[in-house]
Amino acid sequence: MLEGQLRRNTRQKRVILRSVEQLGCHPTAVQIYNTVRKVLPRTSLSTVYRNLGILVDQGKIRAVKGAGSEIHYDHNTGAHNHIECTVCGRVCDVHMDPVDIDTMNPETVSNFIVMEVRMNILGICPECAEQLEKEKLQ
Amino acid sequence: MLEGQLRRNTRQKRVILRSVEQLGCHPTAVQIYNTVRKVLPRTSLSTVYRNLGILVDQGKIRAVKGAGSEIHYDHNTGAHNHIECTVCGRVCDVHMDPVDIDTMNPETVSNFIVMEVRMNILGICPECAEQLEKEKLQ
DNA sequence: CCCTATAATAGGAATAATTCTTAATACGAA
DNA sequence: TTCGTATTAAGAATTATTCCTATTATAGGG
Repeated sequence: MLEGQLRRNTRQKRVILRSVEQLGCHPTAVQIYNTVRKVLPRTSLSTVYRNLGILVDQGKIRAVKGAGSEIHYDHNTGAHNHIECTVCGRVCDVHMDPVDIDTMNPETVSNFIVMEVRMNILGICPECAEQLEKEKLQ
Repeated sequence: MLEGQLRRNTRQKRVILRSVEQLGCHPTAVQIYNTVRKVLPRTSLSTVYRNLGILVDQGKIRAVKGAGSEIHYDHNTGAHNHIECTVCGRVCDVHMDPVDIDTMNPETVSNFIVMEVRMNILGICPECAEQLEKEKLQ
């Protein structure tokens, strides 16, 4: 007897989750789409978005917003923060001591009930820094 | 003799800056647009966006990205962070000790050159918390 | 104060990322 | 295998923002 929202384990969903895991460096929906299509060429972008949404809801992956307008997806669901390259847009992990929510002064946070603290760090990745250095020498 | 990029001080630009200052609570482009149109009804949304971009470039206001897809604008250009209500989307200020970039371990930040640390806090604002409490009692 | 060059504007089209719609497909319980 | 329905493909729709172009109006110089 089927009841409620049955979650089918489709090929598309499996390949999408595997792509997020394998791409590693916080891919965007389009990057995941391109990877998935190497295995399942008829997969549509809507399907990728829908399944990414489901996987986020299920807590299997995390959605990460950076400075740009695209959403990045992260297979590491543990508590950690991100650093984004302002040149190439790449997103990498940062492992810092988490901010202790309970010790935050209510006045400091405009009397909000704090749920989550996200640290978004902007910087230049080693590859882009090297490239910029090369260009400067010319 | 006019040379280079002359920055004209137009009525639209003045009213847009004033609106950002007066609205206070980190308005979006559309909220600013609605306010500006009360004074200058023929102002277009493009003009609002263009001037907000110029004002950001000039360092007169700051662009703030939250969890939603809209950009918020902040007349307070000093170093501070933001807390966003997950219910109504409102953005408020948070004044915490800034993270000291220079003491960050290169390994911690994947060897990036760190430019800026942005703390984005998610929570529930006092008004929405009160509203939710009321609904729970019913 | 008026002229004139040109920066800035209004209005709407274009773009980019994401979400929605609908008929067709295929998963999986029996 | 069969069948009910969750999921898909394809493309339209939506949302926020940026771009385009003819027109307007600011500000420096006469």
